[in-house]
Amino acid sequence: MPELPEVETVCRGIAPHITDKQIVDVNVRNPHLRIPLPQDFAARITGLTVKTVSRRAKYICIHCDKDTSLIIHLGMSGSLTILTNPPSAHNKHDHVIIQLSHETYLVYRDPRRFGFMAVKPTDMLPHFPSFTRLGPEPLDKEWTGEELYNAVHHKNTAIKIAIMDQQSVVGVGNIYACEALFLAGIHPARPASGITKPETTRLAQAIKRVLSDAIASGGSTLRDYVRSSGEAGYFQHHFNVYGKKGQLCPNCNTPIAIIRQSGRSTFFCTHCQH
DNA sequence: CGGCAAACCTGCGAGC
DNA sequence: TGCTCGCAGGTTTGCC
Repeated sequence: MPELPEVETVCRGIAPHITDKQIVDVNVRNPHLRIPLPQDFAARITGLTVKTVSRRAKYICIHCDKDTSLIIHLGMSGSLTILTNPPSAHNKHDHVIIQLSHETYLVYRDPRRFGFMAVKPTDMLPHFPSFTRLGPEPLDKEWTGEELYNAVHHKNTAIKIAIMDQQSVVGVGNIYACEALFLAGIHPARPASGITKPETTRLAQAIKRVLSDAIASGGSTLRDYVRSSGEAGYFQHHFNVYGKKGQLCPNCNTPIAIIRQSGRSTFFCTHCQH
């Protein structure tokens, strides 16, 4: 999926098209998402008017009137696109079509179906199970290396695993964890407990920088991810290490190494990262 | 509690 | 050309 920059790009992309519009029809073509859509999903949101769109971690929150919010997670392969004509009936991974007023269609596509949608009372959102254990937002000004240090210094796990743990800090997935550790010059397999305060300061700055730069580029497009407009993001062209096994480090020309951590590929430079 | 593997799915590219 | 294998932006669960 989409990590934080892709989710943020989706939110910014859909907001101007759906804000202040009314949901006039909901077509559930396949309710079998990671969390199955309830029978009454369509009935519960039809007729509502969209007020605001926000993001928490990698979750998209579409706040409507009547104290109702639609929560969307894109999993690994999900996308949300805006169409101004009825979508084709043949796209077998277009699982939910939300038709809004003024000929606007919000299409939820997710080939792997690791994502989900849920309807919640807006005032209950903080108690939504997926939200209760989320850590701080890395792009908040208040989030610093000190917060990161406090979140990870007691963990025995590798620093890369620690920063991908959504309880430490939200929004950092496999790509941006690799890229941030490269920018900070930290070896991904170091125990989190051994990372010094100056290093967490560098790492927090690197996380902020890589996430903000990626947002500025419209996110990264590898396989399925597209922006709400259907365009690709282009931050993938700025990767230093992710997906670059065997290619040369932009700093020192050492071939980029790959290791496996908790079942995920980690790319790094053995010379620049200690 | 911590840490890791597996599970949930489909698609695609590499290699034979 | 066509098959099998491995791997893919995430999260949760269950097992030691």
